Amino acid sequence: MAEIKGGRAAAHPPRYQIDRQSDQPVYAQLADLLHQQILKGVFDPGEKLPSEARLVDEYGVSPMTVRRAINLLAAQDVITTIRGKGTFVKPVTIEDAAFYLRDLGEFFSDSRDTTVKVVGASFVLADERIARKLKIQPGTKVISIQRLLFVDEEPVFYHRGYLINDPARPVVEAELEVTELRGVFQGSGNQLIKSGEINLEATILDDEEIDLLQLHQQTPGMMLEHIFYDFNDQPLSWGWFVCSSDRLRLQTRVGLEPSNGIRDERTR
Amino acid sequence: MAEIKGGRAAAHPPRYQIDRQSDQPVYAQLADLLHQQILKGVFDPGEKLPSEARLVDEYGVSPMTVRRAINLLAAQDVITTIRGKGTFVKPVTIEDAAFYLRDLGEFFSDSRDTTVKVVGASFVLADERIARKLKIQPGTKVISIQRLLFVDEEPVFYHRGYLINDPARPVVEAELEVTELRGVFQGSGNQLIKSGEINLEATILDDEEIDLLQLHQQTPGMMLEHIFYDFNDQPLSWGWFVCSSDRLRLQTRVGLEPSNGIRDERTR
DNA sequence: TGATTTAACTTCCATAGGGTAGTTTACAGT
DNA sequence: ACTGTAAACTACCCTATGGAAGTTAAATCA
Repeated sequence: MAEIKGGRAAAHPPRYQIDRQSDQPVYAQLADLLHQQILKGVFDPGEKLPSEARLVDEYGVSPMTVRRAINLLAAQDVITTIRGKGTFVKPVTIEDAAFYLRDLGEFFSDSRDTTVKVVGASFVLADERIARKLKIQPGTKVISIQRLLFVDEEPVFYHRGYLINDPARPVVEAELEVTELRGVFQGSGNQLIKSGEINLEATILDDEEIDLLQLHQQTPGMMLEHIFYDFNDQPLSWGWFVCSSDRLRLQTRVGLEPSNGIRDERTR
Repeated sequence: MAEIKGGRAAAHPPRYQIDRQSDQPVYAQLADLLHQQILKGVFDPGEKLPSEARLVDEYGVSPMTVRRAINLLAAQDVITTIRGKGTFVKPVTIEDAAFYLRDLGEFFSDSRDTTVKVVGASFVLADERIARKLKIQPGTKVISIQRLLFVDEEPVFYHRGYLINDPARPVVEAELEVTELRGVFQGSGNQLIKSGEINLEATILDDEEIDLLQLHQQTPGMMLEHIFYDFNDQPLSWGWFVCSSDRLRLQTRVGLEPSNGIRDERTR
């Protein structure tokens, strides 16, 4: 519990306090305090929190600051607010779970040695499937690239991609020069991407993939498909990563962990 | 101040304007306008946005309002701010992708007919694996439940769960009474859950699972494992859903779609 | 008693103005 | 030509106040 420091006992029960000297902003502190109380069971799930007005004089901060703390917690799915009624602790549900691709941090950490090996690059004529994905005419010439991505000398991902062949934009060269994992995940190298669609599903690895990734038959595999669009909403590239399921285990939490320390909205 | 309305044409080029009469809050409108301009390429990825002060008199709103709009966009990973330097359009990267379990909306929609069938429920003695997951002594009596979840008469999920047997909390009965899919996903029925860990991976379905789910051999399968904790951080339950990969296709977008309409932070 | 209005409570929104602390640029002095 | 300093610009914070619009409960009227 919050330290009742100095020997001075508060008139009120051991109250959570804002530290005005802290370098942490007040709204974050307040959000943190509320969150702690929720985790401690002071406010049970489904229960109503003190009104904003109450919080204002309870913690001695301005309404806007309370507002912001509330917003923060709401954005983190810790509480829900209903206009005119109050704000309530949100019960934990598995539906709130979100898997962040970013959490595959081990592949992007600097401590790992990641390399990229191009195992194939050629022009091909788009078959029906490629044409549909890239929204072009079948038979159009596109670039096909296959790559193997290594982490610590071990083959982890097999990537297969098809790129629109636009002479005006020399994406090919740029793409072929990508030598680190991060770069491949970044999309087509640079910044002309407006949006992307990403798709994750389980798959049965074919013989070629098993061979390249040095796996055994019957290994469950994951496939991460992606299409990137330019600023005219035209597809730029289509491709997918394939790997053993061991290498792409998505894990997450709901209902937030014991001591997390709340950050700002933009600090993911 | 900003009331140039009526038929009066602005001196500036067809400027993006705040509609004071709109029921949408100003900060949301502003965020929306900025977002639109980013999507339109007015501000390219990596480029610097006008400073907050500029936005203030450009749109005729107060600093706090600009601030909030900026925060909103930052929370949505559309822009990044660097203190003292400026705010910049964030380039799209696949790392930002997040898969929301909630997006499996089809299973929770009311239009679907979802039913739950208990195919087994018994007391079992915890083996080493169960004991480790639930943090109990091996040999402790736990509740084992197996369920089949149907959507529109078709078996879609097979769920297997182990629950701590606490006579004080009659979770069993509650759990057995759960008859709709939503309930199963909600965790152990009610609200004493503090947090949960969730794990998603590909798996090879065993014969029993294939049989129950009426699938074929060699179907790629997905497994969604979950552990829920009470407010003492003690495990309450451990279990997992298994299904065909077709049924659990996680898809998402990065860099936001053409016309989205920005909402508040708490409107996921 | 029953319906309607009122008042009190709630979350929300926006403002104007006061500061703090980073970053960059220009300008003085050596 | 370099260095140090000041000024200007940046994101960022907090406050105090006024108001809008939902919800609920009490008070009023028929």
